[in-house]
Amino acid sequence: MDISEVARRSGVPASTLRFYEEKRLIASIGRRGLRRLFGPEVFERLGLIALGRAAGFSLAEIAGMFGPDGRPRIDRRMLTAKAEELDATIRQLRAMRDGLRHAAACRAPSHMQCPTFRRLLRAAASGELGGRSIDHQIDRKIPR
Amino acid sequence: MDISEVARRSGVPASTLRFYEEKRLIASIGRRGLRRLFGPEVFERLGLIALGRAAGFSLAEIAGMFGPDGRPRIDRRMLTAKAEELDATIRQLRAMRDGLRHAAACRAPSHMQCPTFRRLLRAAASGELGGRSIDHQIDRKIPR
DNA sequence: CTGCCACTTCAAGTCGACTTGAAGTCAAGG
DNA sequence: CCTTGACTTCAAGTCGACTTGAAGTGGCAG
Repeated sequence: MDISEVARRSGVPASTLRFYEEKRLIASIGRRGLRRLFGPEVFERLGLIALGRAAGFSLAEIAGMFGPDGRPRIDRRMLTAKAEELDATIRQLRAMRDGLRHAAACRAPSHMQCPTFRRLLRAAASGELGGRSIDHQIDRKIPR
Repeated sequence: MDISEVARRSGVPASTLRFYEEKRLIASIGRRGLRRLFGPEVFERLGLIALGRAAGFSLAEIAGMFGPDGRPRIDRRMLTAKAEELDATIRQLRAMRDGLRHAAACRAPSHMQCPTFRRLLRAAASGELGGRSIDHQIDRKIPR
C-alpha cells in the first residue's frame, strides 16, 4: 500500500503518517522509488496510537510503548497510573458540570449571589478544579 | 495594589496579569507613573477566569462573558451547552478509564488477545473516544 | 519516451496560553 | 540627588501535534 491508501483507509492524513514515521511511531516496510510502502500491520499501530492519544498519552509516551521489535510493550503500572489520573479528572469534570448546570438554572439575580456558584468560584481559585486545560475539544472531523 | 501584590495574593504570575490585561480579561484602575494599579475587584475577575478555564472555556470565550461595564453577563445556554460537552467527555473518560484498568489487570499473553482491549481499540480507531486532546494535565504549581 | 502528478524532503507556519529576554523607565529609600 | 531594582514595553520563544509550502523526484498511463 502506498501512503495515500493508508490515509484513505485509516482516515489519518498522509502528512500525519509521514510525521508519525519520522517520530518512529509507525514504520514503512520499504520503498518503491521514493515512495513509502506500508504493510497492513500499520492499521493496528494507528489504532494503538489513536487509543493512546484518546487516553491522554503524549506521542512521546506512546512511542515508548513499542519495543524495537515493533510489538507493544505496555507497562501495566503506567496504565493504572493513567486510569487514576483519569479518575481525578472525571471527578473534577463532574463537579464542574454540576456547577455549570446549577449556574444555568439558578435564579439568583447575579451569579455572584448564588452560593453554589461562589463555592465553585472558590474551588477554581484554589486550583482544586485542575486550574488549566481540560480541553474536551469536540471532534471536528473536517477541521476546515 | 501594584501588580506584584496581585500576583502574590492571587498566585497568578505578573506576566500573566499583563497578558490578561492586554487580552482585556482584567483591567487596571490606573497607573502610578508607568506602574499599573489594581483594585480588589481584580480577584473576583481572576476567580471567574480560573473557573472558566477549568470548565474548558478559551480565554476568548471568557472575554466574551463580561460586558463592557465590567460585570459578568453569562449566557445560561452556554453554560448548559458546556455542561453537556463535559458530560460527553466524562462518558468517554469513564470508558477509557475502565478500559485502561482492565488492560492493566488482564492476564492475556498480549493485549491484542484481550477482547476488552480490542473493543477499546476499535472504539478509538472509530473516533468514538474523542480522538484527540483530553489533557487532564496535572497541575504543577511551580512549573520550573 | 514523455509528461503528469502523486509522491518526496525540509523548513517553516499554526494555534493557544503564556513565558522570557532585552532594553528602558521611574518611585522611593538612603 | 542618586542609585536600585521593581516595574514597563515589545518582540520573540516555548510546547505539542501537526499542517503547509516550495522545490524536487520518479512511477506509470498514453
